[in-house]
Amino acid sequence: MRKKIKSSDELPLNHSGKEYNFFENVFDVVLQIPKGRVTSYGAIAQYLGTKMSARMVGWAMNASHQSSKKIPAHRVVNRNGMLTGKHHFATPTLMEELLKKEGIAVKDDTVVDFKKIFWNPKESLNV
DNA sequence: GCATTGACGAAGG
DNA sequence: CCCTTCGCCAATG
Repeated sequence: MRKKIKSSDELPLNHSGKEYNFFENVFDVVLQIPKGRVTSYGAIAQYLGTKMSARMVGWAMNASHQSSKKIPAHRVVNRNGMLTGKHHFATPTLMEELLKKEGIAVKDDTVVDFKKIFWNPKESLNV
């Protein structure tokens, strides 16, 4: 079940007064990524129904740093399997190290066998 | 309140 | 096949 995040506490509230289902869902999905698997921003966006809003997923990851929850953002890469978000971690190498620690091979800032270990939220969550 | 910027992605040249 | 443009939506200046 998706625990509702207190917008005023975890995330800033939209000026339009709109609910942050998007961010909530993003966190929820990312938290469910199995260890040793990765997914992409676009896949998450697709699961949320707005495939064109992949950028917002990345933005949510950025917001995940401020969130109390520990979001395994290192398991989220771009569609290419590239660690584009590594620069947003504490250290540029942290993301890669975390992935390697989980058994994910990383070469040249890209997840090896990305397609194999790719985790599709749409399938796993049985939409 | 408008303009610019993103941890993206697909499409067009 | 590489580079550019556009779309998406929220945050920031």
